Amino acid sequence: MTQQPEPANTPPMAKSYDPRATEDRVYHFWESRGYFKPRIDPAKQPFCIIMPPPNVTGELHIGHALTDTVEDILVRWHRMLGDPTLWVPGVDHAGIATQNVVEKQLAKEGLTRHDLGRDEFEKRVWQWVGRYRPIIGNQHRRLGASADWSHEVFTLDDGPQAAVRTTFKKLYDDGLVYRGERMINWCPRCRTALSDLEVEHEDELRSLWHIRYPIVTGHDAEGRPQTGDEHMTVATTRPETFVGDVAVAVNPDDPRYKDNVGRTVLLPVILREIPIVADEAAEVEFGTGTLKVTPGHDPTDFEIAQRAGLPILNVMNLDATLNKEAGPYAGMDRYEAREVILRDLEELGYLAKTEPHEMQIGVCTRCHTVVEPLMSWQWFVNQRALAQPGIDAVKAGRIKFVPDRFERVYLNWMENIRDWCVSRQLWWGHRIPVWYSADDDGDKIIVTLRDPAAGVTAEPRVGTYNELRAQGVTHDEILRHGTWSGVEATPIVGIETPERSPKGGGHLLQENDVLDTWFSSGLWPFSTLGWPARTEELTYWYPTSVMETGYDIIFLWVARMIMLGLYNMDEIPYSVVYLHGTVRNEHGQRMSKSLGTGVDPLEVVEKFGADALRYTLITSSGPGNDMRLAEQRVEAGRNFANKLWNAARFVISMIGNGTVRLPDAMPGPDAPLEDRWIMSRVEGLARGVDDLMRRFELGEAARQVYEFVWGEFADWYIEIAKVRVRGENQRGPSPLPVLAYVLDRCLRMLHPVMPFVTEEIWQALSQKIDGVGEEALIVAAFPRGESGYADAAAERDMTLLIEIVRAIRNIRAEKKVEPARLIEAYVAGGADAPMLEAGRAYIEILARAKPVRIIADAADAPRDQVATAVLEGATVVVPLAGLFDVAAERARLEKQIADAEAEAGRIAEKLANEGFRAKAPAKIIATEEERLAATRARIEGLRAGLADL
RNA sequence: GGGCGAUUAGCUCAGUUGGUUAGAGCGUCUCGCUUACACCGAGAAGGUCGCAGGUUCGAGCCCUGCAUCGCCCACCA
Repeated sequence: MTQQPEPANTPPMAKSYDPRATEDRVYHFWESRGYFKPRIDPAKQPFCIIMPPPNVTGELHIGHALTDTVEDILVRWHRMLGDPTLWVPGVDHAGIATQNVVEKQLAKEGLTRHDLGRDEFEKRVWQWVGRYRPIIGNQHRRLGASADWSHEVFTLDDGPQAAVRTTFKKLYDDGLVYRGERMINWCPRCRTALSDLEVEHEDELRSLWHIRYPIVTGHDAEGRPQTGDEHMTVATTRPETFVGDVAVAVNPDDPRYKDNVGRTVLLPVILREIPIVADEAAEVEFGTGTLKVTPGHDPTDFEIAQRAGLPILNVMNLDATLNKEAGPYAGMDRYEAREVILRDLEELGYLAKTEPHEMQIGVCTRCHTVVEPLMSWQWFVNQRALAQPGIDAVKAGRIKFVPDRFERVYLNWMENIRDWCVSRQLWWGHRIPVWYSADDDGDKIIVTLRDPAAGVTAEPRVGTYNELRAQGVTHDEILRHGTWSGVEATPIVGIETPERSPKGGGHLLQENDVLDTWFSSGLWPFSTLGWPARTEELTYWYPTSVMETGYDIIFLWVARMIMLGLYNMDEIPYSVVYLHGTVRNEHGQRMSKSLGTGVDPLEVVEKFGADALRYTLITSSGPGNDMRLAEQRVEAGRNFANKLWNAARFVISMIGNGTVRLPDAMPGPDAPLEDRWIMSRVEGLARGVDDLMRRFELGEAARQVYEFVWGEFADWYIEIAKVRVRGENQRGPSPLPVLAYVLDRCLRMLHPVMPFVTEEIWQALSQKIDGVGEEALIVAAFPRGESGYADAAAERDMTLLIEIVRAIRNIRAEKKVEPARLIEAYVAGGADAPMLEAGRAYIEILARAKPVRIIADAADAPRDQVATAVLEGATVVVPLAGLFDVAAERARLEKQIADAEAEAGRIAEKLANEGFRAKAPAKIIATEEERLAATRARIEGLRAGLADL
């Protein structure tokens, strides 16, 4: 690199803040100086966040912008607190999701992945990864994420690969991962098994069809079943599965059917005779009270079949067409078969009734195809054993959820957890580290071989490994064009790819399936830090500090990390789980690319700046709550950045070519009121912000700084400082040190939320300040409000001064005094008169009143043609000769009196309440008494004003 | 069928140990180009805090019930 990035936008600063001219430059400044890399100090408590790795499927959406914002705020805050801080960025290969996008891309070329073959297809996906990884990285940077990019990890990097294999082997050796034939969720479009969590439930209005199954009354000589008029009527939402029925079940307590248990019925059309069984699962109330039992395609039915010792019939192919078991319906798609079967049944008189029925159907999260429950050999992870430590850790408070209500959601799921189907029939992902020995188990390995020359539509050859070899197929051809399953074969599980089987055979076939993408995600808190190697890094950073992610993936991800973290590391992965909500668009719709309801975070950044977006995201809702992102709010964030910029521009231009020394102590009692006030306020703010940040109330913290910067510092302190700097009769100290000090504090407190504009300003400001030890705001100390600067009297006095100015302004506006015209005013301040006298010049300038006369007693003020405002602690009298309207003033005062009397009445009532006097804390009672006195004094003052009219 | 969240100004939302007259941004109205900022300044209007009970000296906040909306979990065909 030849040129050093220039951070400072030296004066004169531009008239308005321009994020586009700033952000990239400032980011380069940080990154090139290595501020994102932690400085490890064994003596210090580290802070570490592992970033939830976005999917490589595409570009970042607004949800990622929220993740980045929250995490970057925490990270920058801790870095400024001096904690060694590491934020690990990463990217997720996102198995099924990425495979789908690449397949879609292939489809545009008229290709399927089978046309390419596994190796070629994987190459295509890697090309995709190569394209999107850098884009994603740059998007994080645009948002200001101060992650350690030298540490970026991809889930398919060697480290995480080793972690996956090591974990799988450990689980296998411990008997916690097993292969079994179970009922799983099958997506016929993705052609893979799914976990329960990858199935969404959608409402659908379907029909409940009542089908008559004739009861078998006897058998003829050849053993053929005979039927009469008797029948059992079953109700179903999936008539196409009737071909897979193996029984009819009724509730054992259902008097209607009691006597039929033990008899048989004859399935129409396919004429299979099946028994009537009794099972609790059949609800008397539902439908006809008679349940058709289809154990191959329904989890409940499967259990009934298990209990009754019934066979399990699989009637469907993996593409959701009916198989040969379906007789005349074989080969039809499940929905086509439904139509045909219903028609047949109706024609044959077996369809008794059709009624509308609302139900929930399971669809694939990825493609929204209706999933098919079916029996299949898959790999499962036993969850109960893993879950218990995860439950204990949370119950013991070693892991805390923010907001804590999610703790119950987590526990409820963990306590009812079921085994996790982890194998996926995909090509993109971590291939399961299991091999089968063709030398040892050649008869047990069923191979499906595709002839690449014949095209994908051609029927594949199927046979055992040994059979195909006997037909002259080579091992290499099987490896390249075949898929296989070895449900009877002995698995060889390894971390390293084995060369030979334990018996010495060299013909090994690795399991075709890959692992659920969340398997590797579950290892993320330690696989990113080097595990399974026991690196120094791992020891230092693990357990990490905070896991920040969306509440929608508590089960998919958070729970798995906790379980696998405890399992592998024997320690929790993090002590805090901070969960954010879903970002919706301004109409409350979920953001979705396909629906076109999304908001591109980079477009927002382009238009308003990253700081504006970050401020908006963090203040638009509380922790754990969903938010609607409205452009108007981002605009407000942009305006705030500009406000800050201009306040800084003023301070810096006032300092001019010189420099200032910051005050190193609270101003003494002789210092100007406003100095004592603002110093006290900014320290109070820092204490509040520190407290809020510790409680993860990041949005509230940001909001408070906003209020302070705009409503106190800019509106009042700077305005007064102008008077001091420019006024002719200035005598006291220069306000510049205080201006610089307060601005500096604000920049520090705001930096985690709005890093760009604050750094840009701070670089310019710090040049104007003597003895700044810090080189960049990103590594400057965050205020904790520990200076002890506090001046309650100054805060009270200044509040009064502000109220007086407001009262005069109010009168001016109400009486429509021309803006340019100065008016005279009397301020009766009693004991505060000397203090007000000191502030007289400010009142004059800020209220455009001249002369302002500070008097002790309101009685000394003019009474003719005056507007009166009675405040707590002062009375303002404004002579309005020429503008005066007696009736209007009377109305004004009467309304104020009425309001004040109502209030006094309320307080008096409260104080008269014996219960209140007896039970309320003395402090509260005293406050109320003071209020009552003050309100009564106001009323008196107002009445006096009224009397004078 | 369980569970959770939301319901506060026209709109979008804050309001964390129950305690002054419930706040902000945007929008609205009236003024204003006052040399930091019109991405601004000054002033103002606007809320029975979803409904009904209860606890309490005191409830937007705690309890109970209900309503509407949203979400999560769940094998009733």
